Amino acid sequence: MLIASEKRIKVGTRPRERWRKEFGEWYNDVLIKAEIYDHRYPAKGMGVWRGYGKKIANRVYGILKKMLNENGYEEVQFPALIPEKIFRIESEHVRGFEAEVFWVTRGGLTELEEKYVLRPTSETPMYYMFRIWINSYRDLPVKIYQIVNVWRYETKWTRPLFREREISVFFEAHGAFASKEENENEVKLATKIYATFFRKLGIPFIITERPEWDKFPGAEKTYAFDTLMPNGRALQIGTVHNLGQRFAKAFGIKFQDKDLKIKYVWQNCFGVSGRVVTSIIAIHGDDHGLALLPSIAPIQIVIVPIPYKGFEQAVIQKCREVYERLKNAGFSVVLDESDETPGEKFYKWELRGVPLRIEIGPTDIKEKEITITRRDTFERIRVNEEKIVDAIRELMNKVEEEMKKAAWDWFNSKLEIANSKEEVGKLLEEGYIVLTSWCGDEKCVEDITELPGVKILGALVDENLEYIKPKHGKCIFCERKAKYLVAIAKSY
RNA sequence: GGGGCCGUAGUCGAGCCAGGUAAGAUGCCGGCUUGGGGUGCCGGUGAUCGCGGGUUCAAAUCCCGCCGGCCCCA
Repeated sequence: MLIASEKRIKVGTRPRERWRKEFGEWYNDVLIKAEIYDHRYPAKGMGVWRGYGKKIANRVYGILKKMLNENGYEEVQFPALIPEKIFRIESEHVRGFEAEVFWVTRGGLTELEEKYVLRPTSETPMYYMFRIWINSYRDLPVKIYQIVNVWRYETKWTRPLFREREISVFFEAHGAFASKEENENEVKLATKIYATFFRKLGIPFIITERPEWDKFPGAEKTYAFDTLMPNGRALQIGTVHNLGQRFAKAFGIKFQDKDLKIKYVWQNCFGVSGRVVTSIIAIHGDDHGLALLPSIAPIQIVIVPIPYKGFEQAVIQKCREVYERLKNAGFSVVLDESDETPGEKFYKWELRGVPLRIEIGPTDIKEKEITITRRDTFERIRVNEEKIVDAIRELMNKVEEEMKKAAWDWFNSKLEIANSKEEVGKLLEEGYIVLTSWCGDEKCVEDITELPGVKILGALVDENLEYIKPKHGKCIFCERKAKYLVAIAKSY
């Protein structure tokens, strides 16, 4: 309880006007000004990851990689070009992607006889190789993943990291298993991995089974994670697909089992994209810019000297001393000795989301204290100089937990149950994710999907992929028996 | 698929309709000042006006084509 002994200076209120009302512009601004991702590259739907953004992305994906490795997955890397004949093997998959792939049709000045698609996702090249690798039950399971670029020829609007033509940090995991049960267990495992991953990032979510008409092309079932943006639009941030044996049969991925029979494998795959980074920015941010969790912030603490005339030397010396102590304690610290004014520095580092700021001026030196300001709440705390390392460590944990809780509280306040069709429309308009009872018939929700931007996310499920029971026995649209608690939202 | 808008200095942006020496802000460089929430002042730097063609004595401005970006509707 080190914090409790210090006197609290001020609890700031968190400005979130622009964040909420002009989310699109706010978001583009933050990406560029915080040097995360620059979409001004002169090609539609393609942008540049800058140093700070790449550091954040690396930390985020590092967490995911670690979890995958611990669960028996291996990182691999496949070619970006897929020969046309491989791409065309599974018909439903082709139909789903054909209209949105880039083609490589020429080599130098020569028209290619065998054309290539730039991978929009890697089922087809991977499963072609699975056929070669898998012959015996001893070769199973296969569990691999890669983090690569994929390309999709988006014809409508693109938006940095939301919807790109070049999706530059696309994570995809793929597995092949000997039995249906084993595969289904893996789908559940993938769901749990994602749930844990998003929790660690403080990204709140719901899980739904996507309706028939919105499944991944070639999948038996698609489960999706959706979060919510400040403007009330849902954002799909991760998907898990049960592929059954459809690809196995198309690609001929067979093995001889212990019982001597030749069988097709069972498969699943799951993926996330740069939208994870989008979510972190959007969900934790405010009008001052980013606010990063201490666990993923490339810089955890910034020290800003307040050099009054005549005290410059004393102040800078104290700053350097504190810097060394924190650095040696294992924190990622920056001492900002640039000749900008303190005010400028405050804004600059808040924009970049540094979780804690230390100010050291003549007053602090005189009283042997330092001033710490939290990025997430703007709360100011004064701490005895001697206790600084422990105090920071404790405060850092507190910030981490409170930021996650604040994000979930906000998200939960945006989930609302509707009891009638009229209420569904009204709540959607107000930016809620609407939950209601549904029989599962597409016809019942046709009117609703006509509304601008509205999407039926799907039937709500828990982390074991069990349906969450609807509150009412009857479908609110047709009065027949309700099977699902359906989630509906304005969506990206 | 249908309709509309925009492209001017590193960045933002006025000028375009009514053709005639390309505003302003910010950034950057130098100096002083200031410093616990974007300090102020002085001086300086920076643009073949997206590309190509046409009309004209004269084009950022009018016309045509191309490239790039954005928005709205289905």
